Amino acid sequence: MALTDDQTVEIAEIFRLMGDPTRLKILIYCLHGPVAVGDLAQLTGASQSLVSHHLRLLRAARILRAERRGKKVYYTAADDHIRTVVGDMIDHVAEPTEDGED
Amino acid sequence: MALTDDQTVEIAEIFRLMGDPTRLKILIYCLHGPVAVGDLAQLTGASQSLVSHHLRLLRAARILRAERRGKKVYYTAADDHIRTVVGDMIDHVAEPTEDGED
DNA sequence: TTAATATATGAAAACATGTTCATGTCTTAA
DNA sequence: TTAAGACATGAACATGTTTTCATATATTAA
Repeated sequence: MALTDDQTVEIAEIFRLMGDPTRLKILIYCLHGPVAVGDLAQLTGASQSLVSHHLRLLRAARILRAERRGKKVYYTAADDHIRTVVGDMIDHVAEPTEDGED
Repeated sequence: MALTDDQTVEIAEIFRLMGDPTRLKILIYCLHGPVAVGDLAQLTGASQSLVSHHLRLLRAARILRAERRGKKVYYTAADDHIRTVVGDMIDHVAEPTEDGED
């Protein structure tokens, strides 16, 4: 498939952003539909400020997308690849371990 | 689907490890078959020492698997989920952007 | 055993990241 | 305009991570 160096760095950047527990929780809550910032703070147990900081990163990387409705801002997964990637990873972790190495 | 906190942290850990460019390069080279450490150093342009350090992390997280043959040690992707996850992500980056926001 | 090749590891330096706290901005309602 | 609700942002602290350098271990061949 041969990726360019820039593409590799871009992909690494996305993985890196998914690689923080707080951010990953936020992302997972946003996989199935728009969630407001305040609700994300409640759901994840993180402060509103922290959630906002993380949302900014996820938005900038086009992992999430923001949409304002009145006073609230709702975030959703940007596309289906993101959903698929997270889904696959959940499968990966769910498996008991592919071969017998323990 | 509802993940436990531990599972979320475990998944984040794997994403985090994929989130470094050097490590991601190593991983991608190992997706389609076993590659020796020295070759990985050459392919990625990283020092042998650095590659070894990264390999240790990838091995510990069961992302890669090691196999010794004589003096050399060969590394491969641990399972197909890993291959799929990286594949999806490559698709994600390859896309021109799903909607018109620019 | 000694030498050579291939890989792994520990410690330290250089750099990056997550989190909090205080404050700023945007939006709606009065 | 003012006030209140919802979200965003900057600066600073604390902590982690990547990388290098020097050195150690394992394997094979002589």
